[in-house]
Amino acid sequence: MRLALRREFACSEEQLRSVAAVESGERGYGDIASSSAMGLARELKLPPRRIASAMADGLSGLSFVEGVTVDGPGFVNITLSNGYLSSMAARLANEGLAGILGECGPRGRALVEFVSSNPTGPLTVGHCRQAVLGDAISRLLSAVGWTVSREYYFNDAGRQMDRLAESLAARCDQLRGGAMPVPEGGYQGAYILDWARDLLLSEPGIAWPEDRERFRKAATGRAFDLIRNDLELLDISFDRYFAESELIPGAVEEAIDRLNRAGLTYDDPDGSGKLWLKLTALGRPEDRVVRRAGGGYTYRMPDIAYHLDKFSRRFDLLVDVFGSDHIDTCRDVEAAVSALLGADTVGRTLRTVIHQFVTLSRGGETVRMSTRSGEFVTLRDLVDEVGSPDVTRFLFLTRRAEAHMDFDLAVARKDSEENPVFYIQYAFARIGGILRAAGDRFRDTDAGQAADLLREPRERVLLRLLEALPVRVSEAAADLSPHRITETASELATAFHGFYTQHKVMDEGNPSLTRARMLLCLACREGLKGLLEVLGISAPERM
RNA sequence: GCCCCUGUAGCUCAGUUGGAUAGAGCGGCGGUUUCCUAAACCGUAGGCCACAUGUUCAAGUCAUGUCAGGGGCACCA
Repeated sequence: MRLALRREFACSEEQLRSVAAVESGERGYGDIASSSAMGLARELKLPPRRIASAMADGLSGLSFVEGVTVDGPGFVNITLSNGYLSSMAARLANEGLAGILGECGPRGRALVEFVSSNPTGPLTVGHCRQAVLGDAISRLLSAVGWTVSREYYFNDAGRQMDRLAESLAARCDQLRGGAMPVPEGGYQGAYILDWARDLLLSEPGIAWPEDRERFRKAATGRAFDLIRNDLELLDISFDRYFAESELIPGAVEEAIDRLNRAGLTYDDPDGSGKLWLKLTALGRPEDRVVRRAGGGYTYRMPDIAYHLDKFSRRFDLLVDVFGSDHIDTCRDVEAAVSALLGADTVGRTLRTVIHQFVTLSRGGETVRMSTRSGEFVTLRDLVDEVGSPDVTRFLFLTRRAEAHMDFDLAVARKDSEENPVFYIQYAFARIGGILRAAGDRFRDTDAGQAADLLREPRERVLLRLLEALPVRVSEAAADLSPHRITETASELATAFHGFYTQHKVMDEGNPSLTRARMLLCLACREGLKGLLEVLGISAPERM
């Protein structure tokens, strides 16, 4: 198509690059369509239909093309040949989705940072969305060839951890009959009482404030036990838990030096000893304090150092998954890091996914949540209430990250009984049923036969969708949008259910048709398996 | 007050980066089972794509403004 354009109209390379075709949907305009002729019409000062015809001519000889038409104001509609579609289905059946995607070759090393919640208590519903999202993004990236590391960054050096330790100490004291109060802004959750009880058993003499460090250690350890357990529930794990304290003071001071040398810091004019970061010089709305008068760092500073550290580890892609409450700080961090390493480098490698919050309600009434006050719904509660990790994952992965989520626990429970997850898994299980019935028979995956035999509309819909799967997955990965995978998986399940209901696969009297349809089933099985794998959802052989 | 995100069917959400007649699930109504799993399938009803203006061959999609909801605006994390 591009060759034809160049020959006929002497298009520039840039114009040629803009030529593209997309899936045309169910409107009867072929399988893929291009609207590029209309775009080029202006630049080339030629009627769009004339350009479109040239594009069509360039396509009509190709083996994967069954037919091309020029319709409407200048659309080029392409119908793919059955031979091509069948051969793609055969490849999918033989190599699996992972096999086909693997052929693009390795893409480099990627680091995905997510959850990064501080170890102060169990994970809540809000973290759950992020955990599932980050995990799915990681799976998606590895599916298309990235070598992915997952990292969990946590702040263990700040005041919050002091408060947590003090809260634990207070509970210990109270258990021994004392009257030490939980500190202002401390943690009220019941789980801390459990920690206190256990701590007193092993260290009965522990005392505040002498044993501050031991309280801290105990609290952090217990909190991470909770967090790891919760993540395990959803089958999520990390390659590294990165502690803020590893950066203090060395890496942080070094980062401050670098910012200093770049002229991006200044001492507080009132002589208090505070150090400010000149973010307004970087296009941000406000300067921020990065080192307090007492010498402690504010949240942004170690975070900048952490990002510098990540860059120094030479990843080709850095993905940050954050909640919308971090939007401002992460823009600040981005600006500071860009100033030090160059906007090009940072723009090329760092990508931030900001997801909106989950508002939780029960029967229409909003449930307010706060880890400090101890009022929250935990990830564990949510999974219990929804019924299964698979359904929980799916619910969070059907929406794009920027969409707000209204999550009614009552509705979620009800929905989970008749759920799109089951719908997809059921398609997979139905194929399992066919394979059990067929045994070892009818399993040769020869595309040549199938091309002539799979001509029913439902079969064609399936073939076309199967052919599109690798592209769909690549696009979802490029967009860091796992919700596209849930969409595609549902669509594939619909196509299969439609086919299954209308056509019988096993037909002892017609072995060649049976073989052709078996090929379709095997391809579909691989497709569903691959998509569910990206989502981290199980694919059951029977239900 | 300033910044970010969002507004699409009764509800929850997609919408292929500006394309042709705006889709799905749930809910409503009506149908389908001697047959590889009915957790399925088929049909039907339901829309001022929040509102206004603009950009152009073409706007749910881009720009500006208005309204509404969520989040942020710590020397907490």
